[in-house]
Amino acid sequence: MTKDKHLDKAIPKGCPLDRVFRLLSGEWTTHILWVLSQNGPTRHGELRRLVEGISSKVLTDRLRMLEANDVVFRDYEPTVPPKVTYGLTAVGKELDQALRAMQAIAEHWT
Amino acid sequence: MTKDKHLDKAIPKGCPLDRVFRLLSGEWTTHILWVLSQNGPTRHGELRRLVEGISSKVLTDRLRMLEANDVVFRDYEPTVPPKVTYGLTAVGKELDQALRAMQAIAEHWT
DNA sequence: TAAAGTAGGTACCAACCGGTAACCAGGAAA
DNA sequence: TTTCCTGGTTACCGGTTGGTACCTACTTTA
Repeated sequence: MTKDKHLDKAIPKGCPLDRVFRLLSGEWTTHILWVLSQNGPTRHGELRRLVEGISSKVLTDRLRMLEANDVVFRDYEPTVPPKVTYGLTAVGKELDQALRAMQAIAEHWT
Repeated sequence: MTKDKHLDKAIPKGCPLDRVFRLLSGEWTTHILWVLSQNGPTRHGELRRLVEGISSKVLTDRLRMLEANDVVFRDYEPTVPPKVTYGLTAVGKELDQALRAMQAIAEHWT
């Protein structure tokens, strides 16, 4: 039963990995990050076009969540019409790297 | 619009990363993998005890999914009562490594 | 004899989640 | 004048998801 001690330390209630996973695991989320990393800072409308099939509502939800967790930044210019640009933060780029590693595994998998 | 060409190649409809994420993103899934990697091959009953709070039904669902995708193996011994042991496959261990990398990022995050 | 442990299966139910459609402001174009 | 564009918000609706409870069939333990 020494194992349990390890586990107690290793998986506290609010496991950080769990946080990240809950953040990323909503539909479209990784797709959005991918596009942002390929495309650089992108406006809402262009994102909606690049992430084919996503609805405005869900796109906004995802971006808000990612922004709240410091994965993307949001740049709002109060022009008319307003211009809002989203891009990866430093953390976002780190995460993107980790996701690419996972994708590499996924690809040589079958 | 040269960007779109890149994206077309980079994100095919069935993006492998998406597959992995849908597989892992159910509740409890990463927790199960974590316990399996800490504990080595483990029986159903012990898993249910180690993954505190999970129901038998969900545990079985997750293990079936992970088995179907070659992330865990299932060893069934038709004794009475039967003895069923689950453990990480080679792919499962690779995935576990990738998850640890993500956790490292999550930890120094804030 | 009754309870508990083995590894699940099944039915039901509430909560959540994503999609659709309508709507907002203000300005530009037809 | 009506439509479209910007970047959203809101109400509603249906499918999926996870949780609870109860069942199997056999053995061991109290």
